[in-house]
Amino acid sequence: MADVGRLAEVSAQTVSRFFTGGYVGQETRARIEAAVAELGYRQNQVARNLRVQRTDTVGFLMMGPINYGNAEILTGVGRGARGSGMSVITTQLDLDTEEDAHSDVRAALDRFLSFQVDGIVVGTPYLGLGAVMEHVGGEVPVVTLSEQESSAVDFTHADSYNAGLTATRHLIELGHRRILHLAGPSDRNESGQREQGYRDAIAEAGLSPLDVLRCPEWDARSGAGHGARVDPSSFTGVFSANDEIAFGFSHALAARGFTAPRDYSIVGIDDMPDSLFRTPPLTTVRMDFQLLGETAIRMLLERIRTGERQPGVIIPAELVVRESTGEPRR
Amino acid sequence: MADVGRLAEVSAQTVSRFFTGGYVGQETRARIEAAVAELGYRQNQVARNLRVQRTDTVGFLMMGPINYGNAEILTGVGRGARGSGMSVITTQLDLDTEEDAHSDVRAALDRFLSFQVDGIVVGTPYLGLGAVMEHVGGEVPVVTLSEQESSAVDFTHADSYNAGLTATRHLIELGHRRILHLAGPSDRNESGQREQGYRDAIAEAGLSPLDVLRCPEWDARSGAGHGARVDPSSFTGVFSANDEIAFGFSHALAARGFTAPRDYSIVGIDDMPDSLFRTPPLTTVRMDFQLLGETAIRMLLERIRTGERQPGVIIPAELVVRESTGEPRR
DNA sequence: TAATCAAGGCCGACATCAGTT
DNA sequence: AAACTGATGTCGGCCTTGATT
Repeated sequence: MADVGRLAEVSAQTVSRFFTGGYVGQETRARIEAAVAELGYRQNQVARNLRVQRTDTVGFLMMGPINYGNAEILTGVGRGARGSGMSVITTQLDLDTEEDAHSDVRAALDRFLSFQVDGIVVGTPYLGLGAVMEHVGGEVPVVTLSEQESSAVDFTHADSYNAGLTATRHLIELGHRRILHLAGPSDRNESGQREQGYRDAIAEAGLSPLDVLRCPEWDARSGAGHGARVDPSSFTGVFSANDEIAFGFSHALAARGFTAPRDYSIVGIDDMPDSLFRTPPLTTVRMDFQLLGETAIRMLLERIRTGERQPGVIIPAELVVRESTGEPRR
Repeated sequence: MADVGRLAEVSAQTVSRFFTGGYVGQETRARIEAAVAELGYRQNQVARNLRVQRTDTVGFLMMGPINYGNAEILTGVGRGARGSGMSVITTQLDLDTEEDAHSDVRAALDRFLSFQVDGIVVGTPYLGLGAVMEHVGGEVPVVTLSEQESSAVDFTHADSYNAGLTATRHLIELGHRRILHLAGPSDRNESGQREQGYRDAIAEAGLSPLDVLRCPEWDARSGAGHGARVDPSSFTGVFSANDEIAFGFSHALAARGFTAPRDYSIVGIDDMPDSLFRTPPLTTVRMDFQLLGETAIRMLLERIRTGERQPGVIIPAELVVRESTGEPRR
């Protein structure tokens, strides 16, 4: 900056003003611009951050594999941040054991704080991380993508409960009475909400829930495992906690000669791009994960700006009926 | 740090030594540890970065949607960085037009430099970005995930050419003579390499290439578009530039009554997790994108450490034969 | 008076060097 | 001499204050 000042024949201080926006004369401005261009000068954000005690950077913590949902959320977070002139430091953790989870998450958040991020978005929160986030929320604004009753941490999340409700009701309306639920990982918040939606829909129709089949991961492999073992005569409808699990389940059943919608109906959640190109195209509940990510950033920036607690935002879920569901034939 | 020093009854300087590793007495160390714990003190990386002129941070630039490949690369980059105590600033750009591309990329890289990152990984490089990267490579180490003949920029990439060669040869060995190629976006490096592999395999077998069908994106929709229009009698084998495109193509053909491997054979590239759970499971060429990301980081760190140009690393591709390919029946 | 610019201090660490046991 | 500790200056910006036109 001193170099630029020398070349433009002004003080370094005036060059600083040139960047931050203050009184700089027309002519002086032009000379500085020329000098900046000639020297290829670029502000040193590190020095600036130190002085202004602000980094215009947010930390984004993601857990588990970068699957469709996480990728879309990241896209939304990135877009929202860039649109507001913020940068994003991303950390993705593969969490193997529950013990790892806490210390790894802790370490990742500490690193963010050490970087003096202006705020943190915690994607994919696991059950039992409330205390950790609570603590961090005391130091810097935090938005989490799940329900979190706390004044220190804001939240937004997709409407998993209604998604489960809607998906199950759809099957019930088609006439299904024995409806199976393929549930997501037990340590994930969304799993519980989707399952609760299923249970409530079943209950309100006066039906009985079948034993829930739990998937260790949100992936096709987990669904295929169940599809290979399940008794196909025990159900006519299937509500899968997400599309991937549904794909695996259907694939395994197809290998046993059972296909949708002829032998059973199946509905998923997410509406992955691929769901449209499956045979049959999958009925599912669409979630706008990009919007979710953008919303998280928007709320975070607002919290940073005003310091006020943000009302929780719930991103709606929308049923998309395709060809994997129909009336039961048995 | 001064606060910690006060509580531990030592100078701030000694606290600094405590963290950076230097002579600190046994007893003093214990007092500092206690003080740090009590105050919940955490180093200010921004100040540290300014002083040591190093940030232990790398920038990762990604272009286009965060699809399977990008997500895996990001996973690898993140893991490699975390394993070496580095942080990652991620920027993902949706590039709509070619003009946007250059200025957006430029802006994103400038931002990295302004942050004083220690190095940059440019994922998904587009054709024609060489000059920009070259320029940036003069200021800070850069690794790009494509071929780049330059002393300023190191590179690593998956073996797209051999993947194309292998996939096409596989079809030829099965007896196919009219082999169609569904090519990826024309502005992407990998597309060209995969297509060249196809052409060379066709040529070495003394066959004639069919007109290449170009996809505007790496997605199923693009493949489906071609699948809906193509003349099914014009080919017996299909080499698709990636799995997603293959899925869309097969889906559209299935709607017209043509299925693999009965009516035609199809092979993709990537080996997405889903490819195993398709009907039929897709024959494909596996690429280890996580390894690619880890390799990029490893090379970058080595370049940062030594300042020496790194030899380009090519990640091998491996044919995975499943049930979408077989001998031609016509 | 308003617009414009310069000088000095400070953000929070670490390197250096001097000083003590 | 070796182990340890403290004082000072510096990284590169921005803020405050005060001066000048």
